Amino acid sequence: MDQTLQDTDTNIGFKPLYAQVKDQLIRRLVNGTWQPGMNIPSEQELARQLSVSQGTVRKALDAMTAENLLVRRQGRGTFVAEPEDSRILFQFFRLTADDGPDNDAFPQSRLLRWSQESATEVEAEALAIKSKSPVWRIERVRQIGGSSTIAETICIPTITYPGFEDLTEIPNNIYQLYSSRWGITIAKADEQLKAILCDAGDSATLGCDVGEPLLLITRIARDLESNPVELRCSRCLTNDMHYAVNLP
Amino acid sequence: MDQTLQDTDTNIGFKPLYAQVKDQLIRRLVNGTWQPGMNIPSEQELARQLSVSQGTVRKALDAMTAENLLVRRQGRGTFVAEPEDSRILFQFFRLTADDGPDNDAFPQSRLLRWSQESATEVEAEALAIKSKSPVWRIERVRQIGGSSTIAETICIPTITYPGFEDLTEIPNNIYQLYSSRWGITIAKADEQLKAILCDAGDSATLGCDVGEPLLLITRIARDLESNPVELRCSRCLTNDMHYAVNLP
DNA sequence: GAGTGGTCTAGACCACGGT
DNA sequence: CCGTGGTCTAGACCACTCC
Repeated sequence: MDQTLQDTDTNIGFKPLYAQVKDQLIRRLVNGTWQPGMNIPSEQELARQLSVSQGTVRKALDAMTAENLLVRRQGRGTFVAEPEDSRILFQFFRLTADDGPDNDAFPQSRLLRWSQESATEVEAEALAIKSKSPVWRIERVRQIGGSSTIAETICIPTITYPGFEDLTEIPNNIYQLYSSRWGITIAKADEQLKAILCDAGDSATLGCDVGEPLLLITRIARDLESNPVELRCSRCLTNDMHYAVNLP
Repeated sequence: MDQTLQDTDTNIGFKPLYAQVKDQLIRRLVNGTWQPGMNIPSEQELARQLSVSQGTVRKALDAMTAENLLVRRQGRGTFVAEPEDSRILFQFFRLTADDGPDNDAFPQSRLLRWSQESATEVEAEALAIKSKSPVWRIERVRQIGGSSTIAETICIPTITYPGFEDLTEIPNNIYQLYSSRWGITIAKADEQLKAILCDAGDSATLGCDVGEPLLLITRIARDLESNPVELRCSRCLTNDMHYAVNLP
């Protein structure tokens, strides 16, 4: 392991060894050396490979586990996290029924339309691409407990998802598709929430009145290197639902 | 340190040593042995006191630091976290301006009314008290960037805050008041968000039209032992603001 | 029984802050 | 200069899983 950065003098740019180890391991995820579901080498083996102590490897692995990149199972080993429904639901889906939180079912979705268009100013800025770049825009409506609750618009850069036009269907768990088809891992996301009024379009989609209040969720999803790879805009009926946040 | 729980056999109820250490240290916060702002003993000293290794104490301290209960400063020591404006703002206030996030200023508030009343069913359940128990209900309006943005109703059990009636004013940072006056530390909070329409009361308070969309935030704040000690209901104008969430 | 992660210990050196 | 937290190492024992 490169320890030159640890040298005394000029601590500008200093990075602890465990952080360097973590960067190395993330690189293996980024370049596909380690695929989702894989059993990665043991702590001892990684310590040998990188010429650091087991404790330092452990600190890096623990940090990555906390970020939902790895899953550790005592007696079995350490595995690359997969985008299964339950994890994605837990990590990224914060809408819950007011009464019994039936968080076990992934919300069904019905595709309304999808086409290639050119990015608006706002979309381009969010996705860090040039204005008017080609993007896929996908519109769908999601059901929770049998009723249409969310009108969703997903916007992704065409260049990031080559061959997207060949798809015949869009799965409920689109992050699993990103992973299996393009090797893109959604590692984190930033959301911004506002209250808005239902317009004519969403009224038709959701089967509610124009002027009803909707919870607007604007999400920028990022890959392992924090590049924005998806912009999602959800308009949610929150009569029997709420968005749950734990602080901290 | 009591290590009996670690014994082999019957691992029901097993707790790692560092977790037991953490519980011990939290007890010192709860019973006031350690006050906000205090410099707590060094890792070495705590290890001696509790008869565990420094590494085990460190793991407990790191966990408490991650929960914003402690602040560690290299070369100086470890301190009990204080409810200063900047920390409370960062930890519990997620509303931000759409453009420049001017997150340095604590939002000013204007007191509308406060009185002792009896808890509704909903309030009683949220605060884990009996229905119709006496509570203080405080209503105020908060300004951000000079304009009234949030109508806020705070509900706290009378019994938890003895002498509340003697107060002559309510500070902007009410969590600092809870801490200094009653030794109550707000350690975490759960929030539920919905979109609603502005009613006549909030219209007058916020100076907006009836029927405008508002972001409704219902917060249950908890003390060090996870007891609910405040119920807060905020109705926010989100025309130029948004509620920011990072996932994870 | 062999191998894994989970925990605990002991000791070392470093950078930082105050004396 | 000393004491602090921050990092790194080496080795030990445990519980769990699979063979």
